Amino acid sequence: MNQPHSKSKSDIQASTHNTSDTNFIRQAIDEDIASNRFDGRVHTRFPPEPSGYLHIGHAKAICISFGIAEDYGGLYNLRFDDSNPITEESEYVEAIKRDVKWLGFDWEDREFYASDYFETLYEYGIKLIRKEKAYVCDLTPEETRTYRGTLTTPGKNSPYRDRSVEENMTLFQGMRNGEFPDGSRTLRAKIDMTSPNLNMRDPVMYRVLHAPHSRIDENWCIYPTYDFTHGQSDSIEGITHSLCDVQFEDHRPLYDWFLETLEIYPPRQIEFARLNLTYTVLGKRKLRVLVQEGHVNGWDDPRLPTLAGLRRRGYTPEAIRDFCNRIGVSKADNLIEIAQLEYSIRSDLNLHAPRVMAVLNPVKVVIDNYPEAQVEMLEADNNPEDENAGTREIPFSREIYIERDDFMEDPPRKFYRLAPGREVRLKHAYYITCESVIKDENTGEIVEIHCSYDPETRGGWSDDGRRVQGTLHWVSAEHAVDAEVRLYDSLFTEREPENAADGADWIQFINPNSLEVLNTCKAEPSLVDAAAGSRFQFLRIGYFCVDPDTTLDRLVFNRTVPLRDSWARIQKGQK
RNA sequence: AGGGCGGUGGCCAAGCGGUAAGGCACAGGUCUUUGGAACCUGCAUGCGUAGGUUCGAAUCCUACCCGCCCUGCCA
Repeated sequence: MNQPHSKSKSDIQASTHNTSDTNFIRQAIDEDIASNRFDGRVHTRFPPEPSGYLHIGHAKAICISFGIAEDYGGLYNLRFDDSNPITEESEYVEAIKRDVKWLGFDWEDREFYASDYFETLYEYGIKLIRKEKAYVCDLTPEETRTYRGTLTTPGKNSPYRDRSVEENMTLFQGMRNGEFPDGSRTLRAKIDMTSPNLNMRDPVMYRVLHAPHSRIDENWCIYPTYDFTHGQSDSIEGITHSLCDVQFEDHRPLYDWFLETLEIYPPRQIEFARLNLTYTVLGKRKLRVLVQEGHVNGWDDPRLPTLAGLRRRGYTPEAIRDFCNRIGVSKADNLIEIAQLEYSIRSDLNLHAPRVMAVLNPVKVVIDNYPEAQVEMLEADNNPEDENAGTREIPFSREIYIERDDFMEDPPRKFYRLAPGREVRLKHAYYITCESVIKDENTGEIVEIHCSYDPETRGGWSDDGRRVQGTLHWVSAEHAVDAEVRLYDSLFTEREPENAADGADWIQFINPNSLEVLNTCKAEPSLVDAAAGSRFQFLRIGYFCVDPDTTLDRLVFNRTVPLRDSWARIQKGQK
């Protein structure tokens, strides 16, 4: 199964293809297959802690671990690292499962929990005590820290380090039986307090924690630490390649020590760099702050880089997978530009999103020479990129709305839209020419634009070779449906909010204009029953997705991403 | 400072001793009933720096510089 797969660059459908076939992880796996290290098996896992929602950084990790397993015809597990009952909740377990499924991965029956292994882990603890490789330590947390030493100075042995096997057995049993208060004792590995790798300075394996675990009936009052849980969980599941964040690189010697000392099956751990994205923050703790302090409206706020947020924003799982595959895998620190993500969603939606017309900031246009009561149904193609998308009919009448920005009384050079005396095309309809403008006497605001139309240009075309000044989208005033449109901008004003003010509060860089709500939008009537979650291209504007806040009498759209706008770029350049 | 890991164009990233892939971004252009899309062209005499080995070095060696991670009974 590990044949190279060709990747066509324009066909996003091919995005079920996973990461580039030459990355260093695949090379390592190829070597292991060649040397028959794991009998040719490839078995990976994704091990989230259920203490928050998954974000785009997790998507990268999932695409790497699960995607590679898929490509090699291997297996992959979903395992919840639930070794800390006080920060973990079942709500998160459900959310994580929903998001992984949505991304398009099926772990079948291989759904595991570190808590499944608590009994085994406890036995491992006892085994290490028997081998005189673990001891119960009575040092307080503060003392433990002091004894550990610093980056440059070695630690000191705990005074409890040389307890007898019997005493350790009794004490450890007592810990499990609930005889000691929280924080009073730990079980520690007996390794080397002088190791330059701090993880090897007698790390804590078990702490006393009188807290119920949501998945376990038995009342545990000791819980294994992540370091004592993770590697053995991979071992128990027969994982061949434990792919993880580079931050665990210096934990690898510890995991290997546990595996060797315990004499159990050793997976191979390979580390890669985590994802960083411009103009946002990733990382559970920071996202939790945003949610809990109310800077956004919940974990699925469309401004968040969470998978739930991206989904609500209108991102497709295909686009996210495509993004993850495009950015590659390496060990170098990286900061991916948000434009890269936007590219992936645009190219997916360009191919698949039906085109519709909606006017975000409407201004009325009256076509004076169009028969007053007449309504014509005009045919419009649903997607020029997809010949199977078909057509629909759109009502046209004497009064329509166009985008306020599509008219200028005194247009600058290169303004290729409506202006006094100019003729433009109404997409799918007619050519119209601006004859006059009516303004509000007090404010000077344009309230109505009067135009004439050319009946010979039905469908928006004439055979006389006439060139018009542009093409506008529009919506029939009488037939339009009202809509609310939520426009999103980046959540932060700084490219790197976390590094923008050395050590200072990143929260200050939240973009006060990250959400703009438009309440007077007018959409073509075909959108009345658009289902929540459905995605469209609003012609000439961008891609939009129906928000679940939509009700029978109020349509709500989220802007997923605007269309590339070369006019905006010209304007920006002229400033 | 001790340890670990990194440093290839604005952002990613191939490259594994034979003379710098690709993508995003950007800049031009073609086409166009979306200023969209598509298509074409351009974009590193240079691979953190300095030496060395070699016919030949981003790739090997030496030294140095810079960045990230590690002193939770979090994961």
